[in-house]
Amino acid sequence: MTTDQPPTRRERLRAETIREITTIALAQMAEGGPGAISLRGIAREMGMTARAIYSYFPTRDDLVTALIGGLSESLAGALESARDAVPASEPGNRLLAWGEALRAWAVANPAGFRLVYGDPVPGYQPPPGGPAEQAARRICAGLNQLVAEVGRPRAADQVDWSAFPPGYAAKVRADVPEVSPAVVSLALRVWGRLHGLVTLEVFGHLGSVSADPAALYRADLLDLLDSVGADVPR
Amino acid sequence: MTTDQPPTRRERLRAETIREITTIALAQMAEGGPGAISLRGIAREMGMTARAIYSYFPTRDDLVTALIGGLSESLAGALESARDAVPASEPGNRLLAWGEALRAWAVANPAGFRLVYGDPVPGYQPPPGGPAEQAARRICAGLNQLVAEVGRPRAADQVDWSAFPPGYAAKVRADVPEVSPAVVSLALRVWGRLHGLVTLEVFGHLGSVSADPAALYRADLLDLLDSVGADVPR
DNA sequence: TGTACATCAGTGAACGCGCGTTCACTGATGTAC
DNA sequence: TGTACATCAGTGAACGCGCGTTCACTGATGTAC
Repeated sequence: MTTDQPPTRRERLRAETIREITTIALAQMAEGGPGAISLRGIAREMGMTARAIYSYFPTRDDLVTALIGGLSESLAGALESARDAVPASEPGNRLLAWGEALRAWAVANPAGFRLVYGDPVPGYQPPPGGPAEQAARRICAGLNQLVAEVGRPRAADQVDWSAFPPGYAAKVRADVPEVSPAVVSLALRVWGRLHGLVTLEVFGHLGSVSADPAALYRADLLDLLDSVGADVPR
Repeated sequence: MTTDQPPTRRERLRAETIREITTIALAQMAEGGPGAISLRGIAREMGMTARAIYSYFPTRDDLVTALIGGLSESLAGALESARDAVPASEPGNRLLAWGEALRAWAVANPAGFRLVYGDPVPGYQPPPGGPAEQAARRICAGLNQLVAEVGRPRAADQVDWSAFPPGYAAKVRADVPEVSPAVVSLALRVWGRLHGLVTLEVFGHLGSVSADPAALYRADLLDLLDSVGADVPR
């Protein structure tokens, strides 16, 4: 247990090394897929022995866990602060900002996006209840809240709570009081819609068909807001 | 070069072996990610020597190429025949069928969907002009055609041809005569929308938040058709 | 119908490689008195 | 201020593994005359 003392030199160096390890791991996976994350490769790039990594992460899976956790928190934070930069009186613009922030983060961290939302790392099983799961919950709650404020659910969303796994329904109702099942359904559809073009872009399928993926995505966001009944004064 | 003769016994056996190899490769990647495709593993499962595979695929990359090509063609075929099962007089329903077919294929071939649209195989570079590229073009053309028939582009789609890379614009105009840039823009957005929930589902992110992803997806399709101005008599 | 030859699927051992992980250690950095 | 000790980052060699790929081969299946 560390105390509240300011960090010692050693602690700062240690934190710096951890940061370096995770940065290199992300770069590795950026250019070789999730399977390319390798302790030996990281050590090589840092000019260290492979053995040295084990003072920081007891095993490769722990490194991946830390990676995914940190990325998930980074994404959740980016979405929340983009939303909070828009006054609460403009829920349409808040959702718009949320959507734009998702793409911005994904384009800035394509490897991270793949790691969090794409192919799982081979042979890796995420620990339940970790920071990744908590961040996912924050993102879910944020989106449900936004949709609750902005959206009129459509006819297609007239479902009841049995449309969701009981555990999820319970969590949502705890995080977003008085939310209706129709809103939760719409929020899931919005979630999918936000991910569609972004995923295609991050996985490299948009480069050859659009000259301006950002504009294309924004067009879809505006269309989404329009179809969901939000007024977008911007 | 093979002639038009009926296949000999040897040829049939050979084709059968190739089929077995690709099937096992898909199963491998279903449970271990794209990096898990391994010649040795395939041989092991077939009760053969690893060396024997080399009579069928000169290298691992050739196997992957064949895999992706076959999958892409399978997907394109599935989409086209689902569309063609609906009379041309009901373009809305044709688009609906196309969308449903995409999800059905993805759910039936999750590993295939990941291989075609997800993380690239580490260290693999696809050959240009192969069957995968041709199938991708068929899918693009089919979607553009459907959207041209069904859709009124929205305000957000008012772009000109400079919104697309010249090569893509040329291909689309060759495949779908008289198509407008607004339709191409809308078609890309529709493409993204079709992929959003499907990708989330295939990568395992929908299982814990929806009890019925099929219904959720269908709701989004109906909403999409509605927002695009299609009448859906179904 | 029988024989000689070509084709071809598959064997089995070996190569060099990079991987995660473990072992017993060394030398520098900090701390207590 | 100096000394003795604890902490801790990192070394270097080794392990067993699975991988793609290459080598020289064997034995069965088909084909030509």
